[in-house]
Amino acid sequence: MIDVNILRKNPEILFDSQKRRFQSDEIIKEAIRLDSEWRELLRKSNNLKADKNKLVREIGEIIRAGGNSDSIKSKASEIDRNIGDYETKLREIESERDLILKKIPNIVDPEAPVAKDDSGNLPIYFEGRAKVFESDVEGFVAQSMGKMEYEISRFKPQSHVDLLVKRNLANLESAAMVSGSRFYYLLGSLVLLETSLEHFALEFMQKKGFTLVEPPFMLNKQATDGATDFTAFEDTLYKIEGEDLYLIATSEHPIAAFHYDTILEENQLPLLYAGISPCFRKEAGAHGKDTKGIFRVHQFNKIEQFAFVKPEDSKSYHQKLLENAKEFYRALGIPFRIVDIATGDLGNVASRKFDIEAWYPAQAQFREVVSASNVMDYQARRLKVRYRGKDGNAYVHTLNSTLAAMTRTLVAIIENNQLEDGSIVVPKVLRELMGKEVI
RNA sequence: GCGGGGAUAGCCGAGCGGUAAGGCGACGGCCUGCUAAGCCGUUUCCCUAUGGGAUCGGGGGUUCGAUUCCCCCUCCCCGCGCCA
Repeated sequence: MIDVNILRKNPEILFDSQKRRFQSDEIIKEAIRLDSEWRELLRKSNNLKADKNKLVREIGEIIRAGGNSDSIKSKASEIDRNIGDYETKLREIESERDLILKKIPNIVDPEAPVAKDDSGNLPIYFEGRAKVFESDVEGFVAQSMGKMEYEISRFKPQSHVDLLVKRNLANLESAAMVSGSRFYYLLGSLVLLETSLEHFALEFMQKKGFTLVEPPFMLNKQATDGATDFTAFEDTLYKIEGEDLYLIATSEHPIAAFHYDTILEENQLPLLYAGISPCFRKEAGAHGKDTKGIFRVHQFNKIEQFAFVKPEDSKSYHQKLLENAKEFYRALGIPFRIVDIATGDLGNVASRKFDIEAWYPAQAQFREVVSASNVMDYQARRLKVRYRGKDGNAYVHTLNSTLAAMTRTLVAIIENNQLEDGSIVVPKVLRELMGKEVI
C-alpha cells in the first residue's frame, strides 16, 4: 500500500509513477475523491463524539453528587443516534477507500527502464560460458548482445523432458493421470540432485548470515492480503475448501507476514531470512506456455531470500540479494544474464526488479530463474511492520529474491550439463553431497 | 474433539460498571570532570492537529457510560482423548 499522505500532499508523484507504468491514473483520482469524503465524515463524527463524551462525564459527576440526570441522559442518547448514522456512512466510505488504496501500485524507482511491457526489459549483465548448438548461434548472440562467451555444442541438446523421461528420472504421464497436467513425479537420482541442491542452497544462505526458515505452507486471507494484493493474486492461489486457508505461492508471503503488526527495535535490523518451502500456483492464463516438462508447474520447492531493512538501506540490500543469487548460479556453473525489468512489467508490488535468466541450450533461450524485487515500504505498510527510529516509528523496507526454484534450476543443470549419451554431469559443488559425479 | 484456565501498551503487570495504577526497557532533556544514580518528559493508531477521536485478543449486545456484565469467534496454557 502506498502512503496516504503522498496521496494528500504530493499526488503528482503518483500520477507520474502511473504514467511511467503506462497505467491509467483514474485510480488515483478516485482515491483522492474517496479520501476527502472520508476525512470530512470523520471530522463530523469525531465532533459529535466529543460532545457526547462531555455529557457522559457530566452524568458521572451528577450521579456521584446524588442528583437527577434523566434529561441529560436523553440528550446523550439523541447524539448517540446521530453518531450511528455518521459511523455507518463513514465505514462504508472507508472500506471503499481502503479497497482502492490497496490497489494503487507501488511508486516505481526513477532508475527503472521505462517501457510499456517486457519488450523493454534491459539486459545489463552477462556471465558464464554458454553451450550453443550451431543453428542457434545467431539467436544466442542477439540475446547476449555479443557480450557473452560461448562454445559450439557438438550435438543437438535434448530438452529436459526427453532426457528425463528416457532416463526414467521423471514420470509426467502418471502425474497427469492422478493430479493433472503440470505435475510431476521425480525419480531416482534426480531426487537426490534436488535435495543436494536444497542443502547446498540453505548452507550457502546460512553462511551469508541469513536465518533459515521453514514457514507455514498455508496462510489465512488476512496474511495473504498483507503480503500481496489479494484481489489481484486470488486467481493464482489454491484455496483449502471449508477453511480460511490458502496454499502459499512462495515463502515470500509467510516470511513477509512473520512480523505482522510489529514494532521492531532499530538494532534488530536488518532481519535477513532464507525460506524453504513448496510453492503452489494455479498458473491460470498460462495455457499453452511451457506445457511440457517441469519448467512451469503447479508445485515446486524454492529457496527464497527475504530482508526487512531500514529505508536508507534498501537499495544496497537489493544489490546484495542479487549478488547472492549471482554467486549461487556462478557456483553451479550455469551461464546467465541479468535483466533490468521495465516499468510496465514490474507488477504492482515492486518498485524495482532484476531478473536472472539462465541459458537453456535446448530451448536456445534465456529464461527467468530469479526475480529480485525492492518493495520499499509497500508491503510493510500493509503488514504494519515498523521500527523505532530516532525520529519516531517508521515503516521498514522489504526485499525479496529467489535464490533457487528447484524445478527451473534442475532443468538448467540438466540442459547445460548433459552429455551426448543423455547422462548429466553433477555440478562440482554438489558432488560431495550427491556422492556421484554423473547421473 | 471434550473439560478447565487465560489474552491489558515494546515487555511485565494491577484494575473487574464512572472513563487505563505501577514497574522494566527504549528515546529525549536536566544535573554531573566521566560513568552511574537521581529528576522531568516521551514511548499504539487516526483526523484540516496548542485540539479532538479511537484503542484493554477480534466481532456483536446490554447501559447515559463496558477493561469490567452477556453472546459468538480466534489464539495460548493445563488435563483427557485421538494421531504421523
